[in-house]
Amino acid sequence: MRTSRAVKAQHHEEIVATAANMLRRRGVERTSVGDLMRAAGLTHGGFYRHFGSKEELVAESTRAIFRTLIARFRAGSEKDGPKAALLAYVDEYLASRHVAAPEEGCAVAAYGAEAACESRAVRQVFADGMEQMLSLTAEGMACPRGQRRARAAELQALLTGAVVMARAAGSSRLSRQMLAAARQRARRMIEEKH
Amino acid sequence: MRTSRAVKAQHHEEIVATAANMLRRRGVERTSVGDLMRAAGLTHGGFYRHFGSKEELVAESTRAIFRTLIARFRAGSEKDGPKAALLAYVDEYLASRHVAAPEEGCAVAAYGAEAACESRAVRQVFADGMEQMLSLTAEGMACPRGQRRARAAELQALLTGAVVMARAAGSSRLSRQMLAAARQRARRMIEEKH
DNA sequence: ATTATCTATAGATCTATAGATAATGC
DNA sequence: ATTATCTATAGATCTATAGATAATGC
Repeated sequence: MRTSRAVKAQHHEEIVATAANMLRRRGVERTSVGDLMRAAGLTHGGFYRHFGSKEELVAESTRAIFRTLIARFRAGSEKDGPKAALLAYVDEYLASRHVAAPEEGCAVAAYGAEAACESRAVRQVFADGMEQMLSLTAEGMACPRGQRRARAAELQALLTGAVVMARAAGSSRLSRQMLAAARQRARRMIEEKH
Repeated sequence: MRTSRAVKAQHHEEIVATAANMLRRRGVERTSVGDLMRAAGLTHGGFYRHFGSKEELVAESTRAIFRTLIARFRAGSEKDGPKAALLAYVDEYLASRHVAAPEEGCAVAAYGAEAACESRAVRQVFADGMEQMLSLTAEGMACPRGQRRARAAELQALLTGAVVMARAAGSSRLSRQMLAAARQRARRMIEEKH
């Protein structure tokens, strides 16, 4: 029944990746260790050789989500420049696909509200991740350097809020209007010179 | 042990009010019927003479939260006009007090993200509540009538997102920056003429 | 007689651990 | 010998219901 170190590492990654999906789809409290391990093709008991507790997993999994998001943004920024990368990010973020498929999207919009009830470690992961995303997206803003960070914060708030509201509204007319309005505003915020 | 109809109605209100607090503080999944009834000064079993299920309570309690919010906004609007009411609403929404005390604040920012996992009824309550808040806040925007609804949607997204992010970041520097940036942007959005 | 509340509990979770199993790594 | 995984389970939840109790409302 025992597997090699390499396989264990693979399993570890699979657990983290599966959790990253389940956490975003169902939130922290609705994600059980049993369900998670079954979805990852392993048994419940094995979980505790990989993580000391469920909370440790939440921290690591959330970190992984931010890492992926940030790496993708960086790649786009290096390829097409920070502004093009930012515009592409905004379009993806405010797509109805993102609203319908939280498991592939932003952790803050999906279960950021639950972070307040989680461990200090989890909150720190969120703070670090958002901090990095702010620094990265700031580079794509057209306004003077000194104002970019604040403007990036406003933009991120707009994006997060639009998706949270669109999801809370179900797949209704309001949901689509929310996304369309935010899209327009986001573009204007990015282009803004003053 | 039995109480009169009037007292039952009082208990009902107390349960709803207590739930409104707990739901916003802990979210749906972390709010148990047992805890709730204890906090309301009643016993667990009695709950089911008031509600058919926990989900029914979530729907009714969420409706009550929106009703209070909307009534307060309306009162302010009738007293000081829609623009002054909107400015006051924005200041309260983006106050660090709101971040620290979700139990008295906005249901969307607190547990709107969980709505996707709840019943259709709960999602409908969120959709109706947000719809009404949009109509009300739209009246306070300085832009031409035809654009107000879209602008109000952008504003609400900004507010909701700023508070979700500020909470996810804990009570850090990032949290305060988030609120300050959103406050500035919100004021500009309200004044915007074109 | 009806019913609001309480006590007690059924039945289904969920996190975490203990002990067995069998393959790895030394 | 060590250890990754599995099976089984302890112990603590949680929702919902059943039956008892005692006060209301007719």
